[in-house]
Amino acid sequence: MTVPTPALQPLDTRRVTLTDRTLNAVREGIRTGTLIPGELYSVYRLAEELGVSRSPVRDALLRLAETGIVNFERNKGFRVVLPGPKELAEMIAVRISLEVPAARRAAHNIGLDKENKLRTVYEAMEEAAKNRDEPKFMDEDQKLHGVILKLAANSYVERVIDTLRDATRLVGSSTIKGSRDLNAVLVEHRPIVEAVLAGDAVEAGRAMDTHLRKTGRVLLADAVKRTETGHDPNELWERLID
Amino acid sequence: MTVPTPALQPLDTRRVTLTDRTLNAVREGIRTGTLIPGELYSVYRLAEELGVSRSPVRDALLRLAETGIVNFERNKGFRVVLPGPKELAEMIAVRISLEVPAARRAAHNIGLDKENKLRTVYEAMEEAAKNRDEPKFMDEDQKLHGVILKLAANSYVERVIDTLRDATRLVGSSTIKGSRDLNAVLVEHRPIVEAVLAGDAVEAGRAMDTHLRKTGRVLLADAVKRTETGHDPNELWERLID
DNA sequence: AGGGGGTGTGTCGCATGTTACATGATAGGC
DNA sequence: GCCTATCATGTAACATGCGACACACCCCCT
Repeated sequence: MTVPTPALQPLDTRRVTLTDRTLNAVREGIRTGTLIPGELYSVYRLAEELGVSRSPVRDALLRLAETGIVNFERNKGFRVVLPGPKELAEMIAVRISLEVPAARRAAHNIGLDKENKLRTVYEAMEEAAKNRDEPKFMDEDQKLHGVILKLAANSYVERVIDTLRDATRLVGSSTIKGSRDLNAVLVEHRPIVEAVLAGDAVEAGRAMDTHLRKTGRVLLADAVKRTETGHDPNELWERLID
Repeated sequence: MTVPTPALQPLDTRRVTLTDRTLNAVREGIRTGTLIPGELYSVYRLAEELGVSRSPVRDALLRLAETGIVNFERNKGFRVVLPGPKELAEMIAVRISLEVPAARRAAHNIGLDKENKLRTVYEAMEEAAKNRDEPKFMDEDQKLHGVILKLAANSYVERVIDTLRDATRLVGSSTIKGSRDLNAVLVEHRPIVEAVLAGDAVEAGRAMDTHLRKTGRVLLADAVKRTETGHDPNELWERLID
């Protein structure tokens, strides 16, 4: 002992690495349209533009390749692959499969939610809807789903859903606007929150299910329209989702 | 044109990279016990042992770290983290959530199974059980689940389950022996196969559900006993799975 | 005798050099 | 005028160099 114990932070031993920052930069680039899907890029040039060496850039891109967001082609470069309607439908199916049981578990474990985080977030959503603050609304929406997953206490589920979110953020960002009213989305969340808070597992699952299906339908229809592939959204839905 | 077209193979352009081979080597090392979980290793030494440079080793380990199988500690090394009872329970929960709907989809899409792969694999399982050939049996078991996932036609689900398998293979490899008869496991699969082949979605889901729950229970109980943590398997099950 | 600081070793993270390959342009034979 | 071989260019995959940092050990000072 030397001194009264300074009670400092564990001092994030995790100095943010260049790889992580590159990862975010690439995500941002995709989101803002700087990186065009389908186009061929090279680690060399990207590293140069970001002002770092090739190693962290390569590491970051390999991580994205792991989840299918980018695609490496040996001796040629890499491409950003954004999910088409089929991929989107698959992701929706996964979300339904995982988040509905998660909602049930959340209702079951509601006692763990010490500080009523769920209600807090929902109220923030209400507030954002009232102010027509769409970015904020989207953000709180994500957060709400995140809180429910946390309550379900399954880190693998959290991880999978996180990566899916990563892949869909680009697709879904501009979808709500125009096609659905913020309030419509809001009221869908209410029964979920109520059921979870009441500890009613069955109802929580049911509410989550209807919510995901509704938004899924909209997302899918929108994606099909946008990409102009010959896909029929109903047929896709029928084939991949119950 | 020069010659009658020799009709050669497309010659897999995908030269197996050192990273991939390292990946397999590490998996193998974990499986065979050469790499001890919890122990501290270094990329340097591992690269030297494998006779390659640090880059592909690092790439491979980063990929494993992505899925949580190994854990990097800055300036110290990396550890192999094998899943404990809690993690195992989480994985079982994910498998139930994803594979039960997948079985339903598979029954729905059974028309796509042109060559009766499902029946072929099941018969191979029967054969292996008859011969008491456990490794073969395990292998065909995996394959059977794989075929069902393929029929469900959702690549994301396939990917997630694949990584889970990767993480659980070590845990589950020695479990069956002694605790369950091969035939007992076999007969659990029969109703699944029958239902899928008959196109009975509801029954396929039900059968898959009971199968996964039964084996999950056994796996979990075994893991708890083996690790000697104070966990209660029933409590874990109750908390993470329905 | 005990504690504190210096030092040596080992590690990751990042930078940079090297190699083999894919592709498009170009020159040369028929 | 076509077809082919050669070459120039650009790339990922792999090898290696380097600095900062964590930790263990040991010596020295109190």
